[in-house]
Amino acid sequence: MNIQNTIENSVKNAFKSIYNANIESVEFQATRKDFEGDITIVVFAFLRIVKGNPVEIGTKIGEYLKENVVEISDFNVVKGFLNLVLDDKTFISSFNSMTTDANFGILDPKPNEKAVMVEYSSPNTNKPLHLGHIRNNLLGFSVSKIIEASGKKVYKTQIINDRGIHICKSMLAWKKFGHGKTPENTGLKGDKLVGNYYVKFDQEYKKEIIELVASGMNEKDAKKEAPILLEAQNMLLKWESGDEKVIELWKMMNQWVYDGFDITYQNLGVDFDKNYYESNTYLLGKDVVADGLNRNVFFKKKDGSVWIDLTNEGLDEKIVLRADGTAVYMTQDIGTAIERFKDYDLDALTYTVGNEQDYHFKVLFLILKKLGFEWADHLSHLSYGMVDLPQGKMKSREGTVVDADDLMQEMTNTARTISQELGKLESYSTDEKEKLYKMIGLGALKYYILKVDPKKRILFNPEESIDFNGNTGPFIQYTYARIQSIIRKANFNFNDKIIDISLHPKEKALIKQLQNFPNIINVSAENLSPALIANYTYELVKDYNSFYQSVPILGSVNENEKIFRTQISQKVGDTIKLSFSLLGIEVPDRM
RNA sequence: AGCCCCGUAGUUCAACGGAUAGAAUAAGAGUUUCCUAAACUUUAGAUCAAGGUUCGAUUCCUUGCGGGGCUACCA
Repeated sequence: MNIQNTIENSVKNAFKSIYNANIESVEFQATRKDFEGDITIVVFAFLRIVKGNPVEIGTKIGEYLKENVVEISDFNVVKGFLNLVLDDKTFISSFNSMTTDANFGILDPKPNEKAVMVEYSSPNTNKPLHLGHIRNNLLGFSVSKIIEASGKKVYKTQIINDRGIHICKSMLAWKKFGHGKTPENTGLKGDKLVGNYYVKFDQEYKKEIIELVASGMNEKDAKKEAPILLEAQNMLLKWESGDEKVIELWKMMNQWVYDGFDITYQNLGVDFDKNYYESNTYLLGKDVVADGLNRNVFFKKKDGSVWIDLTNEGLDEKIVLRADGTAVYMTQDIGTAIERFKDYDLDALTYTVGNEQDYHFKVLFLILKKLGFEWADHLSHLSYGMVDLPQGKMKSREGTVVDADDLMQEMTNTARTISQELGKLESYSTDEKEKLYKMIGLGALKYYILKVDPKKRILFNPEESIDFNGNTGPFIQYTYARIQSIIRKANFNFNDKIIDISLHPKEKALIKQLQNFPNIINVSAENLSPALIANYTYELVKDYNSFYQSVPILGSVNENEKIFRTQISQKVGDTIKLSFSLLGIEVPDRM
C-alpha cells in the first residue's frame, strides 16, 4: 500500500473518531514549493460533511495523523490546506524500491487483454510530407508508445490514400511533362519528384482556366471544362476500370513515393505495424451501406445517392454513397474501421487526424454506432491543431510548405554549428558526431512540437529557428549526458542500498518527482497527450540541474551521501531516457 | 447563418475547480580554481471583456469581442 492510501485511511478514521462522520474520499495534491510539507490535503472539501472552521478541522486532523501515522513527522495548516511533512525514511525507502526496477513506471502489455490500434500519418501519395505531417506522425507515434507503457498492446497503422483524382493529377502531369524522368535518373527523392508534377498540374490547370476565360467562358465553367482536368478525370475512370497502362503507371509512381516516404519515416524514427491501402478498402464500405439501407439506418434520395439523417443528433444529413454508386470518404472509413476490428482483437481505435476533420469523425463514430457495432463507443479521434505559417495555411499546390526532409536537415545543421562552436567532442569520430547532430537536431524538433498541447494550433515561423536553449529537447538531452558523465566517473560501487541518511531538500524534491512518473504515464495515456510527458520531463530536469548545481555528487565527503547522490543521478537519467523514448526522442551519452 | 476548437508576460508554452498564475525566450544583474556554462542564481513583466455558479474560477455556465476550422456527390 502506498503512502497516499495509508493517509487516506487514517483521515477517514480521524473523521470517524473526532466528528463521527464518514468521508468518502480525500483530495490530495502535491504541496506547493512555497510551503513547508510534502503532501497536502484540501480541507475545504470536508466542509460539506463537517461544518466548522477549515483551519480548526485541518489542525485536528493533522494532530491525529501525526499521532497515528508513523511516516508523518509534522504538519501545518494554511487556510484550508493541511500540509503534511513526511519522514526522510519514507522517501528513502520509496526511492530504494524504485531503483530495483530499471523500467520503473513502465508497465508490460498484458497479453490476455485486447489491444489498442492507433492510426496516424495517413498521407496522400501525390506529394511529399511536410511539417503538418511531422506533427501528426510525432503525436501518433508518441501516443502509441505512451499507451503501450500504460500496459496495453498497441498496433500502429496508417491508411494510405493511394487512389483518387489527386493521384491522377500528378500521374497525368508526369506523363505529359515528365519526359521519362525517374528518381534514379534525376537523383530526386521519389515523393519529391511526384510532388513536383502535382504542382505542375496545378500550374497548367490554372493557365488553361485563364485561357478559357479570355476566350469568353465564365470562370465557373472554365474550372470544370479545362482540358487537363477532363483528362485527369478520364484517367481516373480508366484506373477504376483497371486499364493496364494506367495501373502500371500508378504502381510505378506510387512506389517512388513509398520509397521516398520510407526515408522520411526512418529519419523521423516512426514506423507502422500494418498499412491499409485505400485502393484495397475503398469498396469495402459499400456492402455495409447496402445493409444499413435495408435496416433503414440510411435512406436513398431520388437521384440514388444514399444519406444518413443526423439532425436528431444536432448534426446534418451526410452522404455515404454517391448517386453513381461510387464510394465517398465516409464509405471507405466505415469499411476500414470494420476491417480493422476483424483483423485484430481490438478494444479501441484512435485516429490521429487534424481538427479540421472533427466533424467527419463525429459523424463516422455515430454512423458506426447506429449500425450497431458495440466497439463504436471505443473509437476516439486524437484531434490536433494545424501547424500554420505566419502567412497562413501551408498549401502544397502553392509551394508554401515547410518540407519535412528539409526541416529535419536544417535542425541537424543547426545542431552541428552549435556543437562545433562548443567543441566538446574532439574524441568522437566523424560518424559518431554526425549521428549525434541528428539526434540533437531531431530532439529539438520533436520536443518543440510535442511539448505543446495537441489541441492547440502551432504557429511556426521559419525565420525564427527552433531553440536549443531553455525548455527544449537539447536542454534535457544535455542533462542526460551530464549524468552519464558522472556515472562514467563513479569508480566505486554504488549499488548498495542506503537507508540511513538525512535528505537534502533538493534530493527530496527529486524523489518526489520520480515517484510521480507512473502516474504521469497513466494520465497522458488517458488524455492522449505527449505534452504531459514532455512537461514532466522538463520539471524533473529543472530540479536535477538545480540539485547538480547546489550540491556535490562525486565530491561528497560522506561516503553514503556520495553513493546516494550517484544513485539519484542514475535514476533521473533512466527516467529521462524512458520518458524521452515515449516521445520518440533519443538521448546521448555525451554532447 | 449554424456548429466545433482556441484567447495567459513583448514572444513561445504551463497550471485534476485550490494557496502568492509557473517556465522558457527576449531585456537587466550575477555564478567557472569544483562532477560538461547547451547549465545555475536573480530583477522586472500576463489570465480578452462583462455577468453567473462556488468557501475558492485561467479552468465550469451565459453573453459579447478576437483568431482558426467545419457545415462538399474532395480525400
